[in-house]
Amino acid sequence: MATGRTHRPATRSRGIPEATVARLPLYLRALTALSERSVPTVSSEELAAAAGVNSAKLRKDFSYLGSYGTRGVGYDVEYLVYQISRELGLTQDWPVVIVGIGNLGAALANYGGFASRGFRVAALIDADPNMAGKPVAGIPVQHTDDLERIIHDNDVSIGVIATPAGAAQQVCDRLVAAGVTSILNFAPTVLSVPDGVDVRKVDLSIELQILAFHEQRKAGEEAAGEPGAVAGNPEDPGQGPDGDVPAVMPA
Amino acid sequence: MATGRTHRPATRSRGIPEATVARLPLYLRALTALSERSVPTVSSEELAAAAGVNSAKLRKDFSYLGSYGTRGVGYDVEYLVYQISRELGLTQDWPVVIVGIGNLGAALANYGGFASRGFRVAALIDADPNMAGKPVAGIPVQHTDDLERIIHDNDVSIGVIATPAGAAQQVCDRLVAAGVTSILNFAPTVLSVPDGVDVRKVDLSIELQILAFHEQRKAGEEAAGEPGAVAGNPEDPGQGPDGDVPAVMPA
DNA sequence: ATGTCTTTGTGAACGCGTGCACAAAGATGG
DNA sequence: CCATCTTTGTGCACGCGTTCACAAAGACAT
Repeated sequence: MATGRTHRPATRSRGIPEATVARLPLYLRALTALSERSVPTVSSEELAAAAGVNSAKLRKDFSYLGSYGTRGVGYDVEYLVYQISRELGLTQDWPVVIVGIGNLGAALANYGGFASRGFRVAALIDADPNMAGKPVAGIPVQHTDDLERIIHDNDVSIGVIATPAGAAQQVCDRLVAAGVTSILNFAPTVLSVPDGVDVRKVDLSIELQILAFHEQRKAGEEAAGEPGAVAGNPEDPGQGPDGDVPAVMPA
Repeated sequence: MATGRTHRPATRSRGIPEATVARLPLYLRALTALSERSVPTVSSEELAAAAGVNSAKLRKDFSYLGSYGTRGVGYDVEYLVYQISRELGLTQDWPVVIVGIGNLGAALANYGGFASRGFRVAALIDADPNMAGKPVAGIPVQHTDDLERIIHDNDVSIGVIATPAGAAQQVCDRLVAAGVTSILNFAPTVLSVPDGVDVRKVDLSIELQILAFHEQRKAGEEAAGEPGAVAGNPEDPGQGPDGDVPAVMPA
């Protein structure tokens, strides 16, 4: 789960569970694909397979939105696309600013998935004066000094932070002070924000570490029955009673 | 959370819950920062604050690893860094290939967070013949034709997919066939993989959509008490008993 | 040694999310 | 109109994860 939220107890907005909300974009994507192929209706079984989830879960998810299906037939694709879009707030325009136009920021600016779903890159912001005015993805980069004005002029409420870790909290504070209430954070830092501000984080390094854990486990398991495994590290699961004292470990 | 796994029921490897595994990298990062400041010990309260979690949760997480704390004092920073690194499998070298060297792939190749944690970018692979040989982040890009050989020669078990959605499943199949057992997927598609292969996905668009949902909810809530809200869409939360009829009605 | 004080480690309760399994609803055919 | 068949919507039970609250463990001072 690359994603995590800041505290706040429940967040069950109007009864729609958080887990369901997280899956709605998945359903929406599958439905959009069906819509483009002019498929009129789809059963929970088919759609669930396309979205990679359990069909019962999908039906329960949709039940939170209302009863939009027809028994014996399935769901009307167009209708469902509309309902989910509306529920997610994608029927309106969301201006977004991206702060930190390095490799990642540029990649995000160029990412087509934003524009296609109601998100509009309203501005690119970077602290490097040399970047100012230079167009990235057809949008001229602006300097950090103008951050507050940009947020205000474009009525931005969603900000994307793609700066180095050291600058992230400071940028975050300025975004929030300027009125941003939702932040997507790519910097490897824990951001602290006041109540009422949502933060989601995407941490590439953490994802890889989680994969490494499972990878190691898999290697350890098959090494148990099969001595000469792939990437053999001889001492791992033995579990010495007190653990060996470390050498100085890398960062 | 931008992250999700493919099915598989439990995955509680040796008793360490999945949720705990996902937090270990977070603790590790905070501990590393402390270590660099030569802080010798840290209490669960302090560390939890730094990692942005509940202190009880942190203690329970650590309890799955063993009893590494000292009551009345706290945890030894260096020791804990080592233990978590070992648990996550970061004491060994993980060669990684990145497939799809577009904007995002290049950003990933340049991302410093990989190298610092035992992950080594073993190769960059792209389908564009014009890219072949061109260095990105100091590493020459290789052509997709050589994918299987590259995986094999470098004994790669972790692959990163940063291709367009259309190519992702095909690349995935080839990676898996070549021996990759863990995949980090940035393409906006649901990948299907055989049992035993772990997939984590990072989907930028989905993260934004989840933020938009909460943003809309916030706007709706404050609009209830305050008529002239920010981005006013006049008809949203009233919640007509049956929802308003969409443009196209189902049969 | 003994008492006090801090902090860990964990038992237990609670809530959320998941998946099964089935009844109700509607389509379809005769 | 009735029977049958398909597919939804959901009641229910179970398991995981979170949080509280506290006893046990050790440090430290006297």
